[in-house]
Amino acid sequence: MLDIALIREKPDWVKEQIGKLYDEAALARIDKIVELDGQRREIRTRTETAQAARNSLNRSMGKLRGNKEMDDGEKAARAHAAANALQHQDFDRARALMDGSAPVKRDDSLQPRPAFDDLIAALKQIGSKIDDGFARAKEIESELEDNMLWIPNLPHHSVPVFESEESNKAHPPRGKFREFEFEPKPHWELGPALGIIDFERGVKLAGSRFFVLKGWGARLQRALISFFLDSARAKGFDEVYVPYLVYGDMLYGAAQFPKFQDTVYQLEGEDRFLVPTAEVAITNLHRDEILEEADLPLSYVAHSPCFRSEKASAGRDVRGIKRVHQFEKVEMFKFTTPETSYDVLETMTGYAEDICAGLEIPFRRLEIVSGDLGFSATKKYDIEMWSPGCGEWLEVSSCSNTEAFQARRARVRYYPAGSRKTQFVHTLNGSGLATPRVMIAIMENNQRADGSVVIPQVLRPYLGADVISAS
RNA sequence: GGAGAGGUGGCCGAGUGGUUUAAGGCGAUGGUCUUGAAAACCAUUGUACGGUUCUCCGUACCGCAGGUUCGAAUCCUGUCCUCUCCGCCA
Repeated sequence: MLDIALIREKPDWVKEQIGKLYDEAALARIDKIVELDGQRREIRTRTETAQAARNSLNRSMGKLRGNKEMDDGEKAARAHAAANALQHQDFDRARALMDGSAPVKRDDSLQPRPAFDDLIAALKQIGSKIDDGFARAKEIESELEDNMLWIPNLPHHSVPVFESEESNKAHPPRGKFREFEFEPKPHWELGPALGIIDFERGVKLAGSRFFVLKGWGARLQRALISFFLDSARAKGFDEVYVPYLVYGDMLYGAAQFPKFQDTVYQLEGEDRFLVPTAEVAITNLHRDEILEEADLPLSYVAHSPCFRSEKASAGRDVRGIKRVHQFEKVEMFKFTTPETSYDVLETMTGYAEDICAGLEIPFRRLEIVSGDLGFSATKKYDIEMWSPGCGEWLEVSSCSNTEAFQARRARVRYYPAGSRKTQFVHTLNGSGLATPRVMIAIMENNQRADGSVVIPQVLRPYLGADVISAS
């Protein structure tokens, strides 16, 4: 979520930034937001002033009723006089009469009961306008919130402004491209031939875009996960194990909802969802907390399965395990101060690249342009591995700075050193890495003419094998 | 799944309709004292929004959402969560 104050103070600048994202729908909401914000403040100010008067009159009423220094006759006279003052909107006099600070003429014909009934009736009249005001403010606030939730994060000034992913800027590839003395096969041929991927039985169990890994395939995935986790741990990330089912609020907190609601699986009849990434859980780990600057940065790494309905990409990437409903990913995540977050984005992206380099697979970094940033990132890098079998670059990591966009939604704040004024932290996430595509890259890059696959050096201790071949 | 108990500030915990400030304690911070520390004593002590502006003022928040009332932490309804016991279970 953006800071409402920013939209209020610089609406035109915000529109210009959203223009860079080519998000017309969001752009159209800005004027509405400014208008609602103005209405909201006007009503709040007016209603809260009235509420202040009511609160203080009610307190005075209680004070009068419980006053032990006055007898019933004086109380009755004061209640009667205060009710009169209220009829004339003279709140100060009414208060003074009830407090006992203003003199009152005794009238012993007055009974306390009817006098207090009059006073209560007078107080009651003040109330109804206030209730209406708060009800209206609530309506406006909920409409305002609704609009705010659909506004994407704004691009960092260093992000190239282009409309689509075709303009993403590729850095020079790193690693050695292999010269094949035969035609490299795609993984959807290699996997079944080696007996390590079983597409048919995956489909039998759960439908299209599900698969089964068998034998060395299953073990390779497990080896990769361990290697990824250890790599991140070596860089100072704390390993955490998180729930794979979370409340809807967590998905709002991580800025997946409301925009990507239909990409996530929900448990029937429950407010619980299968995580599309461990990022959702980690973002909310410190939800509603106020951290100290000395605690930052907080670095977490978690492995989790990721569940995605992939409705929007029906028909794309249907062959193999490039795009599936369930995959394994190791996610790096950092909570930082605003001053350091862009440096951290660079180093974290570097960590993801180090892992690729360690696996000795050719890879490249992509600098994502404004139009392809997605909803919550201000700046993003993708890492892609080359896959000679399918002949394409496969995204294996995505590293983003979201600044305070998620932190504001999940209410993760900190006290800057020496200050008691809270500030939102910045959050960054980066895959390190996702398994199915890394397995594709390993199989396709390291295949031999006989269909066997050579295992990268760093994985051998984890896997306990140098080569996978058909048994 | 069944039964019961409970959710109050950073933490513990009192508070069954008002008498302007959620008691008290712990912790934290500042100060006094001290060569220094401890102890003792004194003071301060949340978040958000709004109005004013650099200082205050106001409103809201006692799990959450409604309701009753002139007035709700307190009464009513719903809901979520936690704990204990039973059942089931890797």
